Amino acid sequence: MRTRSQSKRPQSVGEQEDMKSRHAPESIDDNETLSNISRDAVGKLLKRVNKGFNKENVGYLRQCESAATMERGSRDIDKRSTGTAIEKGTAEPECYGREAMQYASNPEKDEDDKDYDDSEWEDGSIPTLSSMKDFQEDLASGISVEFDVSHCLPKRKPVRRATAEEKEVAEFVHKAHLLCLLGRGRLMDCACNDPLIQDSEMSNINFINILYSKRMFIMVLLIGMCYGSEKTFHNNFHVRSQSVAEKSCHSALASTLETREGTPEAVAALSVALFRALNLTTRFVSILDVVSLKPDGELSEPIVEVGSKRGRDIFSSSTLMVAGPSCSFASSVKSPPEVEHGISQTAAGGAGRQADKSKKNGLQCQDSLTIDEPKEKMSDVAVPEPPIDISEPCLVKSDGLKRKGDLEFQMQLEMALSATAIGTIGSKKVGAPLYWVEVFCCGENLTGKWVHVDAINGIVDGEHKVEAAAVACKKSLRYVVAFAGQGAKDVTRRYCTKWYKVAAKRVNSSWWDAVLAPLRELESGATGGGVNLEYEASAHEKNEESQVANSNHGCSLDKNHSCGACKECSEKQVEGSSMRKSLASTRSSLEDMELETRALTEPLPTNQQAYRNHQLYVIERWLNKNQVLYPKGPVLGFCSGHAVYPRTCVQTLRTKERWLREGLQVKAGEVPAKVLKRSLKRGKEEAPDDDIYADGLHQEITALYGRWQTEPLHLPRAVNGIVPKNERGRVDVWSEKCLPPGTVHLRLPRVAAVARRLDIDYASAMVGFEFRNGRSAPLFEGIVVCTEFKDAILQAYLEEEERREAEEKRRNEVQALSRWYQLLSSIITRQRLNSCYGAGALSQPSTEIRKSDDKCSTSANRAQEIVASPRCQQDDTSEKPDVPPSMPEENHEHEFVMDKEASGEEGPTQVKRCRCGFSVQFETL
DNA sequence: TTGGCTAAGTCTACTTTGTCCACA
DNA sequence: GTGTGGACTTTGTAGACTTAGCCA
Repeated sequence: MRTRSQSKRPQSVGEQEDMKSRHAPESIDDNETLSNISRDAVGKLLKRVNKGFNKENVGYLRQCESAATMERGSRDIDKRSTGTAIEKGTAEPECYGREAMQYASNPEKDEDDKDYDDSEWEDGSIPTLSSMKDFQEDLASGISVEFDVSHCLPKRKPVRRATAEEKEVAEFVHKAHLLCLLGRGRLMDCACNDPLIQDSEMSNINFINILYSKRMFIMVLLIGMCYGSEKTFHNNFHVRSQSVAEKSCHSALASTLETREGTPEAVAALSVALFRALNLTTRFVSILDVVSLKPDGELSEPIVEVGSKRGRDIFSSSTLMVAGPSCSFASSVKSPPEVEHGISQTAAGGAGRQADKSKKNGLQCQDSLTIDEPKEKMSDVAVPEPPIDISEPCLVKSDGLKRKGDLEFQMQLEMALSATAIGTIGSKKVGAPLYWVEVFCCGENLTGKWVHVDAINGIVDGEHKVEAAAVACKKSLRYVVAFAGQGAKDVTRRYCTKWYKVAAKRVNSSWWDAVLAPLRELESGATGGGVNLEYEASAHEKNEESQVANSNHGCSLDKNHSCGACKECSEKQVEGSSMRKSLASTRSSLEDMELETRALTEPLPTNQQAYRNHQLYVIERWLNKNQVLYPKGPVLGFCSGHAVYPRTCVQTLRTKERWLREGLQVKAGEVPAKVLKRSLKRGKEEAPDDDIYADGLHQEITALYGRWQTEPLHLPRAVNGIVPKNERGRVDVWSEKCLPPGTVHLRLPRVAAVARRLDIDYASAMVGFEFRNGRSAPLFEGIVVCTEFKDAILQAYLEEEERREAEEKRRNEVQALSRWYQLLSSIITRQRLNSCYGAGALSQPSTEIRKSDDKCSTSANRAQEIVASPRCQQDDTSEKPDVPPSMPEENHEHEFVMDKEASGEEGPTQVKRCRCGFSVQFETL
C-alpha cells in the first residue's frame, strides 16, 4: 500500500537512483553508512513483513491473490494517471522503502501499525507473494532505499523531567493522601472497638471460657479465627471488591457482619474486633497505599493489568496472598463466582484439580493439625518460633505418611502446589495484602512478639510473605501502619527486607516521625493497656481467686470490674495502671528495638547502585568528592569486587574556612585528608603558593580536612576593651562559637552609632552573604563589643531609640500639619477657581477636579465641609448660567456683559458673563 | 527481569567582603 | 565637609542528583 503523500512524490526510485549516482562522489562515507543502514532497515522490514503476512494476513492474502488480476489492472491505470515512470516491480519496493524509513526512524511505531490513521492511506496494491519475490530479486539486483539520515539515527527519547514545582506538588499530594489514609485507619480501628460489633461476633463462638490458655490461643489462631475447624473465619466471610460507595466504618463493619460479605478492609477489621472482644491485644494493620512521592509516578492501582480482560472485580477481591502451598488455598475463600472462575480455572489451571484433591487432604490436615500438632509444638514454646502457616504443616508434618510411595506422592504434591502458587504470583493473580491483624503473643519473661494474622487469607505469622505478595500485586510496601487505641505506629520494617528500597519511596522521615509522634503514644498506651495472654491468664486467675474476697465487700466482679470505690479496687487500679504503663513502655521499647535490629541487620545489597544512598553500607566509588572513609574499615563484604564498608565510616571533609564556621579549627601540622583540584575561572588570583599550573590549565587546589583533624576554635581573647578583628576589621559571626572570648554580639539596628558615640571599640558583625547587584556582598547585623560594655551600650541604645522615636514622632506631626495646610490651601484655591470659572466650558474640568478631590478627601472631612459651604452652594446653583440663546461659533472672542453684583464676606463681587455662557467672577476693590 | 552504564536534564551548593550619589 | 543610607542590578558554575534509555 502507498500513502497519499507517497503517491504524490514526484520522484521514482529510478530517479532517486539517478540522483544518488550523481551525488555519490560527494559523500562516499555517507553512502556507505546509508547503505548499511538501509540494508539493516530493509532486513528488519522483511522480517516484519514475513512475520506479519504469515501470521496475520494470510487469509486476506488469499482474497487478494484471487483479485490480483483486477488490482494489477487498476494499478496500471493508476500509473498512467499519475504519469510517473514506475517500472514493473518498483512500486512495492518503494512501498517497503517507505515503511523501512518509518521503521528505521521509529521502530516502536512498528507495533502500532494497526493504529495508523486510515486517512493517511489510499487503496493500492497489496503486496502479494509474487510481488515479494520480485521485490527480493530487485533488492538483490542492487535496488536500494534512500531515506533521510537525520530520521534514522538512533535518538534518545526526550527525557521529561519533573520540575521542582511538580515535585513539590507531588509531595504535597503524597502527604495529604498519607494523612487521609492514616485517618481512615484510625477510624477503622475505632470501629473495631464498637461493643455491638464485638458482641455480635462473640455470639458466633462459644469457647470463650477456654480462651485463657496460650496453647489454646495458638490453636485458635491456627484453626482459623475462632470459628471452628470446619467453619473458619475466612470461610465465613466473603471478600468482595472494594466498594466505591461511601460508607462509614461502623456501617461497613455492621453490613459486613450482617451479610457475611465485605471489603478486605472490613473483613480484616472484623477479625480485629473479634480478637479484641476476646480481650487480646490486637492491632489493625494496613498498608497505606499512597500515591507516589514522585511526579507522574506510578499510582498503585488496585487492579492489575491481567484482570482487565476478565473484569476488574476478579483481582480486586482479596484472595490468597501467600506463595506457599496452602491448605487454605484448597479450602479457599468462598469467592464470588467470577473469582472462582477467574482464578481457579485460569491461574491455577490444572492445579485446580490438584487443589480440589488437596482440599480433601487439606481439611484432614487441618483437623489433624489443630488437634495434634499445636498441642505438641506449643506445649513448651509460647511464641511460635518458626513461621506458623496453617497451610504448610498440613503437607509436611503429617505423621501418617510413612511409606515411600506416600512420601513421593507428598513431595510431588508439594512441588505441584508450589509451582501453582509461584505461577499464581507470577501472573499477578492474587489480591493485594492490604489489611491484616497483629496479635500480641506474650512469651516467657515478658518476651513476646506481634504475630501477623491475615484473617482474609487464613495465614498466621506470615509476615515474611507480605512483601513478596505486595510486590506481586504491584503494591508498594512503603507504609505499613498498625492502628490501636486511636493511635498508630509505623511497623514497615517488620514486613520489608530491603529497607533501602522502601526508604527511597517514603516522605522525609522527620515529617513522618512528627506526624506519628502523638499517635505512637496513643498506640503504645492502648496496646500496653490491653491484656496479653500471660497477663490475662494471670489476671483471670486473680479474678477467680478474688471473687470470694470481692463477695465480702460487696463489689460485683466481672472481667472489667473497677468500681473504684472500694480500697481494694482502688489499689488494684493503681497497681494495674502502673503495671500497664510499664508493660506498655517495655513492650513498645522492645518492639522498637526489634524493628531497629531488623534495620541494622539488613543484608548487603547485591547491586552497586543500591549503595549510593544506602543508610547502612557504602562502597568507595559512590563517595562524594568531599567524603572519605575514615577509618577505612571494617570491610563488611564485597559487591562486584568493591569492598563494602559501614556508612558510619564516611566522613565529610571541609576546608579550613568551613570548619571555622562550625566553630572548629584545623590542628597545627595536619595534612589535608584530600586535595581537590579545580580550574580557576574567577579573575581574582589566589596566593601564588596556592596555585599550581598543570597542563596549561590554571588550577587551584582546595585542601580538605576531616573532623578528626580539628579542634575547638581558639580565637584571641578581647583585651582592654579591644575586640579582636579579622583582616577586614570585622568579626565573622557564623555562629556563637565564632565570637572571640570576652565579646558579645549585639544584633540591633543602629547600634554602631551608639557605640561610636560612647567611644567604645566595636567590630561590625558579618553574619553571611547575600547577592546584590549580581555579586555577593557581606551581610552585617549589629556589632561585636566587649562584654563589659554590653549594658552601657544597651542602656544608651534604649535612650537613643526613645529619643529617635520621639524625634520621628515630632517630625511626623510637623509633616502631617504641613500636608494638611497644603491640602486645605489647595482646596480653597481650587474652589475659588471653580466658583470663578466653574460654569460653562470649565464645568467639566471642575467636576473632574472635584472627583479627584473626593478620592483623596476621605480623611479630610474638613475639606468636604469647606467644599459644601453655603457660599459654594449658592455659587453652584445661583451662578448656573442660563441656556444661551444661541450657540456661538467656536473660538469666538468673549464679550462680557456685567451680569450681576453680589456682596460677600470678603467684599463685593461682580460677575461678567459672555453670551456663550462663560462667566467671570471677580472681587471689586 | 535485573543490573550496569551512560546521557541528559534538573537542582543545589558554592562563591564571597562595592560603588556611587543624594541628602541631612 | 562628612556621614549615612539607598539605589544600582538581579551570577555563574561545578557537581550532585535523578531518571530514562540502552544493553548484556
